[in-house]
Amino acid sequence: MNSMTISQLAKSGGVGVETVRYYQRRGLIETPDRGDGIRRYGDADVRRLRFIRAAQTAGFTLEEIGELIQLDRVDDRTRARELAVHRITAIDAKIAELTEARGSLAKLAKSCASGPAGPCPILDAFDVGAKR
Amino acid sequence: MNSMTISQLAKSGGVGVETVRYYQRRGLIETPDRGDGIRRYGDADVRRLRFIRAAQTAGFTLEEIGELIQLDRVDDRTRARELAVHRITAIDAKIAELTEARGSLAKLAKSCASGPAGPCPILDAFDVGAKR
DNA sequence: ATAGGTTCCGTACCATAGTCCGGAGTCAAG
DNA sequence: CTTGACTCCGGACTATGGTACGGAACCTAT
Repeated sequence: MNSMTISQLAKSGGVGVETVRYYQRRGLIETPDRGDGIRRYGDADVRRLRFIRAAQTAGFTLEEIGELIQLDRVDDRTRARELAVHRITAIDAKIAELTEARGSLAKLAKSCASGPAGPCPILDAFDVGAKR
Repeated sequence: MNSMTISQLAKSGGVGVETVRYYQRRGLIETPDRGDGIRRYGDADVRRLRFIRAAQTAGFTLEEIGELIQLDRVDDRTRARELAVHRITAIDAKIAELTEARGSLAKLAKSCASGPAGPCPILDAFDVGAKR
C-alpha cells in the first residue's frame, strides 16, 4: 500500500523533495519507518500534502496548518470553525484590497497607453486608495 | 516646506521609523540632507511612502516598486503598462484562488457546526479544489 | 546647561518558507 | 558486483521584508 518514494510523493504534490522533508521536520507529514532501508509513502501522504498546499493558498501559515491537522485528529470542531471563520474574514478583506488595487492598476494601464501623449502618473496610480 | 521629522513621516504612512529607514536603504525613499542637523521630510515623501504601501498591497515586491519609481522618473510608459498588466493578471488569479479557498472554508465552517453530530472533515476540506 | 526624548547610522538579528550541500547508505540495471 | 540514480540526514544558506541594538549626536523644555 505504501509504495511511493519521497520523490514520487513530492511530484504528486507538485513540490520538491526538499519541501516534503521540510514539512516532515515541521511535523506536517509523517516520516514512515525505514522498513527495508527506504521510507515508503502512500495515499494518505499524498492527501496530506495536497491539504497542506491547499491550506496555504487559503492563506494559512504552516504553523496554523499544523494546528488544523491536530484539530482534525482530536475532532475539535469549535476551534476548527473559529479558524475557518477568521480565515474567511481575512480572505474577504484581502479580496477587497486586491480588487481595489486592480482598479488602480487598470486605470494606470489605460492612461499609460503606448503613445507619449497624455499622463502616465505611476506614482499617483493609487491616489484613490490613499484618499479614501 | 520640508518640516516633518522621520517619525512624523513614518506615522503618516502607518509604518515604523525603522521601516522608513529601511526603504531609504533600498533607495525607495530619498534621504534628504541634514540641513541643520536633522533630516526633514515633506509632502513628496508622504506621497512616496503611501505609494510604496499601496503598491505592496497590489502585490508588487519592493524591488518592483523601485523599478516603478524609476519608470515614473524616465516616463517609460511601455514598461509601466507591462508591469501593470502582468500584475492585473496575477491579481485575477489570486482572487480566483482565494475565492475558491473561501468556498471550501465556508463549507468547512458549516459542516463543523458546534454540536458533535455530523462530519467535520478538516483534512478533506479542500478536496473540491484538489479533485478539479 | 542639563535631562530626556529623537535622530542617526551601521550592524545584527528575526520569521517564514523553503532550498542547497555533502557525505554516507541503498537500490535497480547491466 | 559495479555504476549511476535515488535516499537519508544534519546543518548551512537563501530571499523577502522588516525589527532591534547601541552609541553618538542633536533638540527641546525646564
